[in-house]
Amino acid sequence: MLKSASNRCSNEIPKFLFFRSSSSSSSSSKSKFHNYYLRKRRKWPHPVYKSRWHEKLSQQHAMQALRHQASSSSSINLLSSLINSFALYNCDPTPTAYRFVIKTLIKTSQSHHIPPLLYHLQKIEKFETPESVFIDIIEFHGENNQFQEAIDLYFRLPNFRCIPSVDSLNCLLSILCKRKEGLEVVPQVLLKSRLMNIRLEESSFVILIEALCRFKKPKNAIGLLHHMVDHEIDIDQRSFSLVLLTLCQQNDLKCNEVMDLLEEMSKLGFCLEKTDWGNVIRFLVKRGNGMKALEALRKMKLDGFKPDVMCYTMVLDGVICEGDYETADQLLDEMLVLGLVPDINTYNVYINGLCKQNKFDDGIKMLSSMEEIGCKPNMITYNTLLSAIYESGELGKASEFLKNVRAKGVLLHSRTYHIMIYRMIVMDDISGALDLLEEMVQKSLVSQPSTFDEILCRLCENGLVSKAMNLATEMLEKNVIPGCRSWEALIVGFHIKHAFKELDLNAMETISS
DNA sequence: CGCCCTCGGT
Repeated sequence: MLKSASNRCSNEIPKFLFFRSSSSSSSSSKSKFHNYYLRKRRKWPHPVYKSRWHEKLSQQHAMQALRHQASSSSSINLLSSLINSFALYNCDPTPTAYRFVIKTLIKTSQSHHIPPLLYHLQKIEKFETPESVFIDIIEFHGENNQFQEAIDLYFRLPNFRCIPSVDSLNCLLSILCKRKEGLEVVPQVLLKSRLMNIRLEESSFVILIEALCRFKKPKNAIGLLHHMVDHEIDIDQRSFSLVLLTLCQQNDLKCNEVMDLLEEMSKLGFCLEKTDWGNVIRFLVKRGNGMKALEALRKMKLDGFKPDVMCYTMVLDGVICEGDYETADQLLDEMLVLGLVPDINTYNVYINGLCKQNKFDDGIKMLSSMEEIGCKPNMITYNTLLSAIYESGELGKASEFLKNVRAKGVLLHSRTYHIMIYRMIVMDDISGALDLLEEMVQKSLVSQPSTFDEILCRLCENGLVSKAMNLATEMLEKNVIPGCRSWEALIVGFHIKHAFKELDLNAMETISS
């Protein structure tokens, strides 16, 4: 080791010594050494190195001058500044300079100066323009909803010696996807892009799928998913979930249609996540398909997910709406076995089930047990019980219940008043209803328009149109706006009055003649 | 991270 190392040293040192000794011998040999040294160490010949370095420095100076001019005055012509600055330092303008000017023009609302700049960039300059320069302008057009301008510029990119990539395509797509009219031209843009050999990537599909979902077109989004599978493009789980959620939010789709599409999606390789199951269950329950929701809950468990309290509450609601109270009890038991703690929503749903079975006493008993376990009943709990008891016709029980609730010091809700007032109207007790309305206003509760509409419509139906009108005026002063049913009732009421008057006049004329 | 769940018919 030591020997070889010293050998290597001995190979190098003599050379070094040789240069030393020759350099000290004469001036001519000194210059020879110098040239030799340069040839050996320099990568490039001196003049090229020097000019590149020099040009870069000049361009930096020009850029500095341009920046200075741009910041000193807002009214100057930035294109002339750009050209002059670089001419002054005897170098070519850089893409960076163009990008700077474009950004400045956009920022200072001088976009009308962009076209001449682009003309110059296209006709005079020779460099390959970076895509980022155009992305700035396309984004600017997008902010101003100038879709056609954005599209035109995008397809002109090759004129600027710029090969468009998926970046500018995605930028254009994001812009077009902002509005429906933009979305409509997307297919044409995609077709033309394909001719230009720009391939859509997963990121492009994400933009399109999000847009289709935003505009409530989940079926079209599913079409895109199919296309992605056919072209072996990866699909992000979030895209799947978004499409499913949008599908579930559709009101015009039938239950079976959604389930079929879900089936189709699972064939495409979509596995439901926990939140997806929740969305499916919510959808099924809202459509009155509680038993299917129960089935979904079962599948969710088979997939290894532990449904949360919310899932159970939704399914509980679903089966109760279908009248399967036995299953409802089983579900509640199952929840407790799994260690889930029912919340106020769960209890409200369950009490609603008891009410549907006319088990009001059981429901009322639950109120105190709820208090005991620290889950205080809320207005929904009371409203559910109250309207159910009224509905059953057990008016004595209803009054007693109401008395107890009031005795607890529970502040009644505007919905509770609505339930009571509606009952008064059904029993044709208008003065009772008016008293309750008065009480409500005194407690500064804002009545729902529908509460007020009930009273007003009944007054009109009973021919008390002027009384209805006075009440409407009184309520308007208290900032309670009648709903459209009230206006309709008033108009109809006045019209009948007018008809009567005309009838009277005609009768008088007939009699007099 | 928090949000999605419960009273709504007249």
